[in-house]
Parts: sequence; C-alpha cells; structure tokens
Amino acid sequence: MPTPTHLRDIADLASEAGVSSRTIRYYGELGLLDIEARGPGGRRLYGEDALERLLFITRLKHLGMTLEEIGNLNHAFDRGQTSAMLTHLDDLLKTRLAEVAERQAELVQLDAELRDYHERIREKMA
Amino acid sequence: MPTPTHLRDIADLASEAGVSSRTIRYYGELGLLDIEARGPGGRRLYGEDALERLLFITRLKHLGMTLEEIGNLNHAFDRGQTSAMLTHLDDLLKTRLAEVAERQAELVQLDAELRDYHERIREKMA
DNA sequence: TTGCTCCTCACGTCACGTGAGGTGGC
DNA sequence: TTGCTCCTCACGTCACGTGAGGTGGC
Repeated sequence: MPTPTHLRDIADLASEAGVSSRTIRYYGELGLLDIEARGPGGRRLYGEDALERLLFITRLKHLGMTLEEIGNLNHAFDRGQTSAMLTHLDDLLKTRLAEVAERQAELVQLDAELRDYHERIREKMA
Repeated sequence: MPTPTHLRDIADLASEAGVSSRTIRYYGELGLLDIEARGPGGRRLYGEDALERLLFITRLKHLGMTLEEIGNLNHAFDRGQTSAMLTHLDDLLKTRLAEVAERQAELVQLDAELRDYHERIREKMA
C-alpha cells in the first residue's frame, strides 16, 4: 500500500522556512522546488523533503549565489555529479568565508570610528 | 579670486570609488550626489568632496541600508541633526555587527559540513 | 574622418511584493 | 452568508545594466 506521506501546504512550508508563500511559488516557477501534488482547489502540497530543499536554497542564497546558479547546482546533483558539485560549493564557501571575515573587519573599524565621532560630538555639546 | 577647484569627471570618480558611471548618474537622480558643474557637451564635473560622499554611500549600502534610508540620513546631516544621525548609525552598526558574526558562524559550520561530505564521498570513491 | 568618452531616453533584469478578482472548505 | 486561505495573472519595485542614437574634443 502507498505510504500516507505527510503533505504540508504552502503556508506551513513558508513559516517553517521563514520565507513568503510568494517566494515558494517563485522557486516553483524556476524549477527549484517541486510539489508532490495538488489539493482541492488546486492547492500546492509539498512532500517531506521540500523543507530541506528550501532551507538548502535559502542557505546558498545567503552565500551570495543567484537562483540560476542554485538551479545549476541542483541539476549537477540530480545528474549524480556530486563530486563536481561539492568542489564548486567548497570553492564558493572559501571565497565567502574570506569575504565575511573582511566585511567583519570593516565593520569593526567603522564601529570604532563612529564611537570616536560620538565622543567628540558629546564633548562639544558639554 | 575663485579657487581653481579640482574637478573630476565621472569616469575618474567611478574608477576611484569602484562603481560604474551609471551608478553615479543614478545616485545623482536620487539626489544623493550633486555635481559641481557641467563641462563641454553637458559633461558632469564633480568637486573634491564627491569621492568622500560616494565612498560614504557605498559603505552604508554595504551595511545593508537602502538608498532611500541613506538619503534620509544625509538630509538629517545637512539639517545639522548630527546627534540623531549618529545615534541612528550606531544602532544600525550594532545590529549589523551581530548579524555578520552570526553569518560567519553559519559559514564556519557549513564549511565543516561540506568538508565532511567531501571526505565521505572520497572514501566511497576509493 | 576615425575613435573615444560622455550624454539622454528608455527598456531589461533579478527576486520577489502586491493588489485584483476568483475558488473552496469551515 | 461571512471569513479565511489558497489560486492565477500581471503590474510594481529596487538598484542598477544595457543598448540606441547623438554630441564634442583629440
């Protein structure tokens, strides 16, 4: 007998992933996130793995990838080219790690500058 | 006598700030960056402080501010509300510092996960 | 004259946001 | 019947990118 897979609707998925339902539909349009079935009234129903997929997408977006690049990565994965995909991801990750470190250094410096301004202005006001 | 201010054209400004000339024109449209004068053929000429202004804008953008917010900040500054402006900026900075720290932690973890995947796959391949 | 750089429209792009008008189950 | 949530167009938005066609100085 067919397993009664737990299907969730778009609102559940959206709130669990922290994105809007519009975003989920958009990812569907781009072929990044497939539905399991349609419910009454044509409602989208998503399977168990949809949440994981969606979180993976948002994570990669966070890393600065475009949705097109994410689509390519998914295709590579689906075609079993996991090694190439992982190498690509790892490269990306190294670049971004360096960027984030640099960004943080900039922020720390800007923060120091601002505190300096603050103090100078407070002195003038006193 | 009027000081012969050093005027630079849009290309100079763009390359020094690391943005496109289109971006500079766009900031002009939004009232974020004013020109000193127009040269022959209607060419934009920028004053000494334009570069500093532009770098300030890109910095705030880097911090996640929209161009509209940056415009508001500039208005507050021009109206002499430096204290309110600095407070606002300082708040923003604290938020962003926390975000960047969190982001970096995520990246470090994702990096570890990926290295793990890599190793597991290499084992299967061997 | 030929390049080159600038100019002004003005449409394109990316990742959605946001109504407009309609359907289906409590 | 009234809300509520979903649906499909389809236009709007933000921060520019990118031609299209024209001007001005070496």
